[in-house]
Amino acid sequence: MSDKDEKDDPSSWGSLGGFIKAQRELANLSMRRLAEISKISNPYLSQIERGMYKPSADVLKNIASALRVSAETMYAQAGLLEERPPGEGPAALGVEEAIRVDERLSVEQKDTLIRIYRGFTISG
Amino acid sequence: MSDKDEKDDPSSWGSLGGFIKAQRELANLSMRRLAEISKISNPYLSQIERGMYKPSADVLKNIASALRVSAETMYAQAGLLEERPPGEGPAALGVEEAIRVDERLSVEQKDTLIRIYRGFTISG
DNA sequence: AGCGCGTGCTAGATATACTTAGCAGGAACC
DNA sequence: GGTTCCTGCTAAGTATATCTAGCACGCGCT
Repeated sequence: MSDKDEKDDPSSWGSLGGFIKAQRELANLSMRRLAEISKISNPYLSQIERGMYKPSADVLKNIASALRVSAETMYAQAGLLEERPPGEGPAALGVEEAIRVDERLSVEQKDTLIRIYRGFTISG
Repeated sequence: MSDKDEKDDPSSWGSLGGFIKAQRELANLSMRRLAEISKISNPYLSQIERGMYKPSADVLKNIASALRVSAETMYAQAGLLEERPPGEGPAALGVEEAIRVDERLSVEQKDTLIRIYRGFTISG
């Protein structure tokens, strides 16, 4: 094996491959076995672990499931989840997003609520 | 046209497109504008909204960011997050809860917002 | 009538994710 | 000395995500 490739790293996908490999070895799974469980081909898994490709979220989800790792952890490792700055935060985004996403509200109602919310938060 | 294209969407990709479209219109953004912000082409955004393609997590993340929606919400809509910890994940964060938790709002303001919200949702 | 500019959509080409077939090496058998 | 099996990896092809160029419509303007 003597695996020492540490140059192919377009962004942070390399660390994702390393993470998957580590988890796979931790679970004592061969590439073929993990690939089978993850419903992908073993050569492809090989490429992923070496950081040569950025797998789609679909594949990522399957691998995560096969490794019994949460999909969120996987996406975080893949750099697909925005950072959560501790302390300061997505609180501002929280209310607005919750309103936007609520399917029981009409567009006008969402608009109204967000406008009021912004009025509140601007002043204090 | 007026073609009710209700082909089989194996996962809920169709609903993802609808979600994106709804959020885009809510934000008063044209396809070209959102595509530009999301760093994708406008025809591709068109296809995505019509549920013809399953965008990669990368693209999903960019769109989410452009729509000021959390990546988690986006992935949940795309059916890519299966883990739903008891107590409901961030995707299902209710409006009322988000309001209550917001530290920038006074008690009265929270009360006002929640009252309005409840008024809206009673009828709908 | 045009024009210019906006919208969303279609068609064909390109990039890249992903697969099937097969290679080289090592360990446990006969 | 062979065979089977394993392991991971490479090469070349297929599928699909994504882009560039352009179409058709609507709307305000002169």
